[in-house]
Amino acid sequence: MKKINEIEKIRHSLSHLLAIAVLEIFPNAKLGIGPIIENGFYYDFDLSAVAESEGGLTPDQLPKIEKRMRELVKMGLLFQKEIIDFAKAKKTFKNKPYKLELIKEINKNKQKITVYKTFAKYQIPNTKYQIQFTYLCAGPHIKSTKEINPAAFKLTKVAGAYWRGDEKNKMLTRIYGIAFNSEKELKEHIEMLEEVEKRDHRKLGKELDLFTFSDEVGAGLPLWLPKGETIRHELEKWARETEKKWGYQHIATPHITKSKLYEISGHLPYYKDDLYSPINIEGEEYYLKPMNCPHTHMIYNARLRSYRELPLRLAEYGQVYRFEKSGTLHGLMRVRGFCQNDAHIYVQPEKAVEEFINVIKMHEYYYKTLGIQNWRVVLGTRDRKNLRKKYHGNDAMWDMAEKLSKEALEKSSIKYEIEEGGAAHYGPKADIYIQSVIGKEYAIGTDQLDLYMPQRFNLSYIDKNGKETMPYIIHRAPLGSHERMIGFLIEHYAGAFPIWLSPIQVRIVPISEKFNKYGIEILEKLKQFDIRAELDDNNETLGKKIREGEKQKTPYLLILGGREEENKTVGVRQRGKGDMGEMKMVEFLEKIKNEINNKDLPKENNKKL
RNA sequence: GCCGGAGUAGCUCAGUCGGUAGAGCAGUGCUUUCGUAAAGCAAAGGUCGGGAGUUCAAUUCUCCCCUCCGGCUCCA
Repeated sequence: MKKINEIEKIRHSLSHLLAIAVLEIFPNAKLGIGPIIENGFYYDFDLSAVAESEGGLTPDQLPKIEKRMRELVKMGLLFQKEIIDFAKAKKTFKNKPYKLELIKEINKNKQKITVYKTFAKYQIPNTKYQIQFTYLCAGPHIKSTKEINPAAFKLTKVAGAYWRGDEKNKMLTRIYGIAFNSEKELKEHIEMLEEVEKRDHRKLGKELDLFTFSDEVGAGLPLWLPKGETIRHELEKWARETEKKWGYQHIATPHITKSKLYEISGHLPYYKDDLYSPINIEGEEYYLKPMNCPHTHMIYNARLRSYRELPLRLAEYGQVYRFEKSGTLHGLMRVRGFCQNDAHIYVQPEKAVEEFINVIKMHEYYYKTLGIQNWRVVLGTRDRKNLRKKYHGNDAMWDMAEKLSKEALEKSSIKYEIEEGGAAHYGPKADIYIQSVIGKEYAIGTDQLDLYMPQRFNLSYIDKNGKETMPYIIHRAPLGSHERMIGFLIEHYAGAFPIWLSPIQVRIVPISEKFNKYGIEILEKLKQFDIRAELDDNNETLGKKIREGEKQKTPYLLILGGREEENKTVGVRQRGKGDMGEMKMVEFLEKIKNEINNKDLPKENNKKL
């Protein structure tokens, strides 16, 4: 069992004070649970018995509750542990339905029932009351609320949460709080959250004109603006080049398919809820594709395959559509229409491990180039204790798939964790999580070794001995989707992209309109060298133009005035670094071309906060 | 999908306890012609997210819908 440290005890105890404060306002509220979480705590309340006239719980009541909690802290409430038997517990919590449910479960599991009494040692001044509450709680707690720094915690939000995390259960009202040892730490944490907010890809996407959404087009369907499309294009170009070098071939498949394809794959009817409703044409149902695999399998099956072609690596930047629940949509990170960096590798069983290792190596290369230092792999396996109908295929197939996946991960000497029950319905999957410099983590792609779909699609190849054999399939998407990857990179770089990905690489800034002509000359030169440049010929002061250029996070501003025109030079100003002085145009071109070709990472914004 | 909050000019936001709205920035025009993060002036810009209802009158009140935000659940 994980050791509970002091601050966690404090956080946990604060959750109890939160419960006391809420019960004072709403005596009819029923308590759910109140555990600690990263940086803080929460408590769940069922407010359904609270009279309408009391108005329910709204976020604007948080300061009031927080104030009461501080008063409770200062009273020096004590926590006292007690172990009680089932009968007594049932009696104590007879009007507390959620606690009663937990007690029955604890009893069933033959565990000890512990309660904590929170009480004031003395009469509360100016009242005739003495506070005393008894909670069902595993603990541990601090001894007295005197240990809590009243200035180092804060209630942060009100949210709905299902009882025991199951959407079939009733929804309770959850209050979240954060708590630290000192006011300074609390302040730092809040500042960190503000920095996270500044880097939010939705905010930067608007400021930098990268993408937008439209009510008329629909939720979760991003529209890429010219600058965002440039990033997309550059990323894709690089991925395609890389794939070519690594022996991949590219294919293209339609966005729709007859339902027959998903009957074969087994996705219908199990995943129908996640598909856009079918289009009915001439009595035939067509679906928008939610994944590219079945289409690719059709390409594999287009003719007889020989072992000489294998591993056959078919890659596609494939657009897919999934009808994600409305409440789950989030900027570019969770959308309904997106373009996957997909590929399916058809491989001889004996070469599957080697091929899987190559795929992992490709991940390493990609993340290194993008400056993503922290990433991890989680291998989702079948939950052996809970083999419901969720999984296709037989035990032998699963054992083999899991064994080979583990073998490949171990041979790549990559750190990975195993998550039992995390498998796809047709096989184990290695999910890749990447972490940005500010610590936000996203699932970016999955690599899967699939022994099941070859059966369903009746895939085969003729082996060395002229015998028909079934290949294995590796599904892989190291860059995930354009949408999620670019959303991630916006936050990772805080909008200051490496120059090779920057929508505008150079902005030409004449110091007055007199030098616009020289600006055009420089612009033409840059365009000849395939550099994405623009001319700021606005009638504005130099200071204003520089401000604009910096705000747009353009890697280089070229300042042009009389000096430069006369010397045939450019005044170089580098993003985040300021004035670098005059340079000959050839010198600048060489410098920038190098940085682009080397895919240099930005140095100025790549710091952890 | 569920719980809660929100939607006013391109952006950020103010305002109307029911009498059809305002600022800053951006954009446009003019003046200025500038040396490394915000020059000045002027005009313009809105079915107050959409629909229905109540009312003499709705951006404001009620209901439904859409979208966004924070969570929960989900994520082949």
